[in-house]
Amino acid sequence: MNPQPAITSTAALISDPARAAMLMMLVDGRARPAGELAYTAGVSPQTASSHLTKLLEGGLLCVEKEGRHRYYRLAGPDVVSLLKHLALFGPGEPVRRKAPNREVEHLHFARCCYDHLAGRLGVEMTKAMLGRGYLEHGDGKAFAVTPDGAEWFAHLGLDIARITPGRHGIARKCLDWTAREHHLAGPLGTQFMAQACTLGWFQRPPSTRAIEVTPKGWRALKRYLGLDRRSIDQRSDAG
Amino acid sequence: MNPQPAITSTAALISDPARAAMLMMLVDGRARPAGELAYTAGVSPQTASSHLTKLLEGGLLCVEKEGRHRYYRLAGPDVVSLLKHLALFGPGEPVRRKAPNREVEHLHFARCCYDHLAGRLGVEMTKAMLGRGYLEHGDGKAFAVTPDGAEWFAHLGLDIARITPGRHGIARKCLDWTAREHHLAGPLGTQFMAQACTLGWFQRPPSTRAIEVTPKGWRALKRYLGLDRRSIDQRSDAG
DNA sequence: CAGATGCTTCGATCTTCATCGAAACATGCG
DNA sequence: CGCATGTTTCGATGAAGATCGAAGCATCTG
Repeated sequence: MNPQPAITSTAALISDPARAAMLMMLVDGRARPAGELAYTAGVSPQTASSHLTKLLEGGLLCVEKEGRHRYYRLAGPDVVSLLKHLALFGPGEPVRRKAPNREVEHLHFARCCYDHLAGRLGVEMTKAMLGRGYLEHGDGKAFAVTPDGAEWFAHLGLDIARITPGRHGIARKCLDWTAREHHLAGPLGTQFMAQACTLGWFQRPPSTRAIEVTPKGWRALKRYLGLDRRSIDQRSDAG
Repeated sequence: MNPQPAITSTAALISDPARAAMLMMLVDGRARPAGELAYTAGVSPQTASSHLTKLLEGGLLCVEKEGRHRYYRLAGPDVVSLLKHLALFGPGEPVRRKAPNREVEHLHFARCCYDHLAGRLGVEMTKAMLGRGYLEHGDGKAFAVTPDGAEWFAHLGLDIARITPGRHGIARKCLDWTAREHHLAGPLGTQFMAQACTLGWFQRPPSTRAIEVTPKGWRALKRYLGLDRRSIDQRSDAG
């Protein structure tokens, strides 16, 4: 009996949630490095490497090396077309493995990046501060703290006049590559993080970089920045 | 994190070789019963039933009951389109499980059906006999043996005048549902089968209904009916 | 040059799923 | 009504593949 044409092998490649996530990340036509694909797919670099090899061998991806980086992209417009065809096909939820590596969701949401707050929460906090006029865009890689901002931080126990500036001032912009937007870093970001822990808003479990927001923390975020869990989740889903 | 849209679940449904085979059988738009789909996919009825349930739940198939028969068809033109899209996508061979139940291939090719020869070989033999004028279509469910045919069978050691007719004469038509065509059955079919074994053309392994054609058998089929393995395989692939 | 970073390979472990024998259910026929 | 046929359900088994810790390789930076 003749074996099926490649429909089973192509379909099998796409059927894994991690591989599908990586493919869909690439639908916009841009190349992305392996580490980023691993991170977004929620798997370890080793797992991602194994999956990327399969996608390469199956003709769905191609790769370009640049130093130690490996940039992957979809192999051609026929792959884009196929993925869109599958995406447009009827409703449904994944029937295969459960979402891998649950800690990654925490890391996406809120994590510690060099002692400041990163992840979606970090980004949304930063946007709220900008929206309320506590921060504004400075030159280059810095935010500027406004007078209102200085007062707001003081209210939380942070005297910005006493913070030693770093190379980019006290409020450095750090590009969060999960949300692909900037969050507050630098000395102010670090001290804000520490103060939030002292105030009991955040907790840092010893074994991970994920940050836990306590109930008290949620109340504070609501009060001081108008942020709550649901609105942050909705913004990320719409994104 | 949002799970992928249905691309993983849809792709997973199509990625299994047995399910893919059943889907591709239905691409022509016709409905087919579960048993036939099982047979063509080379799996047992139980396995087929499990797969068909998944395809139903996944929205790729729909079903109509007619007595004890369950007729399945593709759920809509979007499924046809998707399958064709996948089929047209690049080359490749299945990467998942090895082809199941290798014996089924043998059964498709040549098997014993109530002590006569069925399967593709049975059908091709019957067609060759019709083509050469040894058999012709009789009334109802019977073939008629022509004078030339009588002589031919006699040459092989079968005296048709001494064969006790059954309800449909000595040469009953039996619908072969793998090839969907008739093959020679009835007392003549049975005695031909037995004689072919006696002559060393066919062998019947004890544990299976599959028939082995010996090298001597292939030479005889070539000589007496103009049949060889390659031409039979080509006819079935074109089908 | 040493240490850091990005990525790959190896090997062990665990989860998932396809498989079929046995049994049961529904329908049809003589 | 008994038997045959088509199909489904149940449960056990085995194979395949995804996973990651550990280690290694290649490249970059201070």
